[in-house]
Amino acid sequence: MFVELDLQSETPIYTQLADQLLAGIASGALRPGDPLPSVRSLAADLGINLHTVNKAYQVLKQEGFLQVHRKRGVVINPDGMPGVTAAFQDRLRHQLRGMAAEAAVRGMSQEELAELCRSVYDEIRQSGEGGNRDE
Amino acid sequence: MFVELDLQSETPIYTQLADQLLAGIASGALRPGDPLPSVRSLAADLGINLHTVNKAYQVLKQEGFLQVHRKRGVVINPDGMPGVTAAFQDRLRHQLRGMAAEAAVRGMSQEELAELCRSVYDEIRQSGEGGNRDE
DNA sequence: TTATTTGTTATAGTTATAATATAACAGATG
DNA sequence: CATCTGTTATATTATAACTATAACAAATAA
Repeated sequence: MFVELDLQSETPIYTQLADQLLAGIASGALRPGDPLPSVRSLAADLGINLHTVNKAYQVLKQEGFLQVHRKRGVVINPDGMPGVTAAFQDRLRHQLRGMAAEAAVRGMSQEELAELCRSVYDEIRQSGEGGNRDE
Repeated sequence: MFVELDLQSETPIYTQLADQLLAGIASGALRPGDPLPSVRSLAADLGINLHTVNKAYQVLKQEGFLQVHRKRGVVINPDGMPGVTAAFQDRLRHQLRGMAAEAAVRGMSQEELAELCRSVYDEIRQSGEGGNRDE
């Protein structure tokens, strides 16, 4: 597993986990249909409680990134990922607003911010370039 | 005051307040040297506790956006705003990483995200276009 | 059948943060 | 002197995050 948690961070563990699973999907390391570890095994692997893993799974399931079958366990949604919903766009704009405000105040130009955005986007896709299967 | 709080929001009140003051600076509604209301009067105005206002002021003071004089009270830092520090860039990259990951998974292209970034940046500067002085 | 693993639910306890309510202090203002 | 300023201290309530057990129903494998 490529998950690394910072137990000292202010951001909740379940959020870190959900974010990293999402990053795994974005990079191509995880693809639709891929199975995820059971809540118990992943919890043991990471040294955290099973409910914390379950909460991360629930968040991703709620948004449509995961499916939970009584048979197959937890898998990346085989029907594909959810699209750019209005709710997501609202969330995105709201978060960007705060960041853009501070960036502007600190003297970062519009294009510098946009370029940083592009750079980060690239890094994400780059991190899973080979399109590895298994593991 | 242009501050509007959502007491039902999950984001802390003091964070909302700090964010909106920052947005006020970004828009030009607040400029270096401008005075801010006292913690007590702003708290009464917003219907919240003085400690909540104080915490917002402390956060902004800590980052160098505000100065507190025993005489003049709280003012927007007259020596100008802090620049793009390494710490700020790290924070920015970290937050952008999460947003970019979900955006990518949902099928938003690199340029769509960058364009949204530019759009939000514009809205911020636009909201205080006239360069109003006083109130 | 039995045994195990799965996600899920329930309950309880701890810790930390957010927000409030008072109160008091020292420095500056009128 | 009285008032207003930021600041500090203490206490309380509410909520979120995390953990610890325990149990259940459905599926799998012996």
